[in-house]
Amino acid sequence: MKDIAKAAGVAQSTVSRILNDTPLPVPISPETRERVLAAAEELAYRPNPHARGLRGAPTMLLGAIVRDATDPFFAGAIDALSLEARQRGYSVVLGHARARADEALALAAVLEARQCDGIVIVGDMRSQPRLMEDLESVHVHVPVVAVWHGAHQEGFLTVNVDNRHGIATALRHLTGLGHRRIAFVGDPEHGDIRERQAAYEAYVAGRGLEVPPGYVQHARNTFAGGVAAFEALMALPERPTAVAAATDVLAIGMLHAAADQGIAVPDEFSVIGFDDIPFAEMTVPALTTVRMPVEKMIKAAVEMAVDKRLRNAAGTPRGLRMFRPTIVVRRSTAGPRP
Amino acid sequence: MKDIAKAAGVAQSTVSRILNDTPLPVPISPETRERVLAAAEELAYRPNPHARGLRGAPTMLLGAIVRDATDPFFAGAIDALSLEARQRGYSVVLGHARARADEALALAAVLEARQCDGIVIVGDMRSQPRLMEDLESVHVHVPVVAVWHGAHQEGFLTVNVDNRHGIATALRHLTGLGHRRIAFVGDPEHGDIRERQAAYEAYVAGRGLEVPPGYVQHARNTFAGGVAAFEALMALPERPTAVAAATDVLAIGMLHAAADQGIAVPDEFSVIGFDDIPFAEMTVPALTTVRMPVEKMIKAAVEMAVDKRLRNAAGTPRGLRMFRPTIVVRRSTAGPRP
DNA sequence: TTGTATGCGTTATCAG
DNA sequence: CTGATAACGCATACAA
Repeated sequence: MKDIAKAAGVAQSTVSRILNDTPLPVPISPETRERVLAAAEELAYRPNPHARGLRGAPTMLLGAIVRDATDPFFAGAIDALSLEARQRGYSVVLGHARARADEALALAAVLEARQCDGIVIVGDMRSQPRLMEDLESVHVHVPVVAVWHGAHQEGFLTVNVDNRHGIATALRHLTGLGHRRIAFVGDPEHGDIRERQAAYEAYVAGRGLEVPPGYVQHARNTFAGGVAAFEALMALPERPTAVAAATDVLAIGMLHAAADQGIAVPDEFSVIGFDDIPFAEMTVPALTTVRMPVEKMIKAAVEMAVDKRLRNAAGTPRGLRMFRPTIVVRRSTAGPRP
Repeated sequence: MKDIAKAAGVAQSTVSRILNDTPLPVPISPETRERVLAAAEELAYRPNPHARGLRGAPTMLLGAIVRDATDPFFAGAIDALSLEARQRGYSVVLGHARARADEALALAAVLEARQCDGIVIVGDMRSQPRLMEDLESVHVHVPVVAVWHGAHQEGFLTVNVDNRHGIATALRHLTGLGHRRIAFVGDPEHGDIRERQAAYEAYVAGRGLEVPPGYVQHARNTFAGGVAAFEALMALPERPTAVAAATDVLAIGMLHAAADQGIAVPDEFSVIGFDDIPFAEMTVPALTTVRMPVEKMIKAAVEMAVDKRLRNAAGTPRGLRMFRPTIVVRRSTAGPRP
């Protein structure tokens, strides 16, 4: 910028003014502008973000801390996030928190967060307390919004899905089909999943359905976890006729395991998932599931993270926004065998 | 930092020295250090990255420009990238280039690239010429490495897979099983995919296999694209008995379409994919495919992008590193019907 | 209408 | 051993 000032034969401050068309008291510059713009073009001028940042300008960076970017559901969320961010002129910096061991590293990412204009936490991560603490302290300066965090957590802005409603819808679908022995599979390590499990328990209790021991299977939230859970279910003395999986990933693992064991879905066993990841439509048979309004939720999260006006707006009590999932009936559910 | 200097009763420059334990000519400071460190802790000091950056420090940011973060294969790549970057202390900033229309936006991301210490381009994007031009100009200052870019492109560091070998291996597997009518499906828009198609054509020509019109299907690289391609193949007067899909995504779409039409895989039709995305193991039936050494390749890319010493090392002529994929035989391939 | 000077938070150089 | 001070690139209050 100094160079371009020299090249155009003006002062550096003038260049700054022109390049940002600063609103001046006395209107504009007549043709000096031309010269400056030309010189800028010539020298392929690129503003230095650091210098701007140092002056207190927003960084246009949005931090994303993702529980597990490997999970197809979160992968989709990242995609949506990056898209939404971009539309607002923001870029996304990624911060894994893949494993426990990563805590310290994730920490570093968060601290670096001072570079970010906002942070969004994708997926419940309360099992990493130090991370959460740090996030809270960061939240004093930059907005931190938690998406799919299970219950609302004090100290953060929250965007959540109505897990209770989603699970209830899924179970209603199954009972409507005639099922009465319905199992549940999920990873209790995550708060959002625990919320789904609680919803399952509330539902079956309310309907007086049978839930023999073993009907609630805990499994890591991976395809392999789904396979294992399915096998455990089939080994039960009183087999369920259907299962509500806490996520599509689990459901897909179960579909695969069923095919492996020669158990026909949906004729002999029904499976319903949760999330509606892109794969869900392509499984064999196509998966009935509960659709998560990912784009809408991510959009809300980005809004809360970057738009200061919206953050404390009315209608978002305590910074919580809740979304409703909807059921998508495909081919993996049917009535139980007579 | 000014505050902490005041608090410790020393000069601000001293604080800087201590906090970075700058190698001094005259050794260190005896117990002033204590005081400063304590004060720093007290005031929860966080270095300002902008100020550092302004002084020419590396940003520890790695730019990633991904062709389509929605694609499960690339999603996995992003994950691996972020992991590898983190292990080296880098963070990843994401830059989509999702659609044509995004070019301008992607551009912005690239320009912002000056903030990055390196850039890795994930997937061929030569269909976006302006983007590539800009990337080249950026490459003058910061290393740009292209992964899965198809042919080596002058002006970039390149990490590629041996597509020819991968496809040949897949086809050899199929012919070994007895297939002679083998189709190919891929999205010709992408350079890496075109390379696979060329490999297919070379192979069938070399073996004198029949390739009636329609055996090479062009389809967008999505599940739906796979479905459409399968239907087109089945409508052919002389149906192929097997197909080599350019990617697992396509293959999975075809598996789904086959089930929909009641065509048994692998009994009536064999499908082989390419990439070995995590889901490939979980399809019904499990997908035979060609495994991409994603982690290794990403690791190499990050190395090249970040480690200046490695960039022009011997053994990497013209900045190109090539990897070999390996076949993974599962259940979606078998001999053709007698 | 445009130039000058100052500060943002750090590091590095140069004196004390 | 440590304190002043310049410089990094930009925006802006102030002077001309």
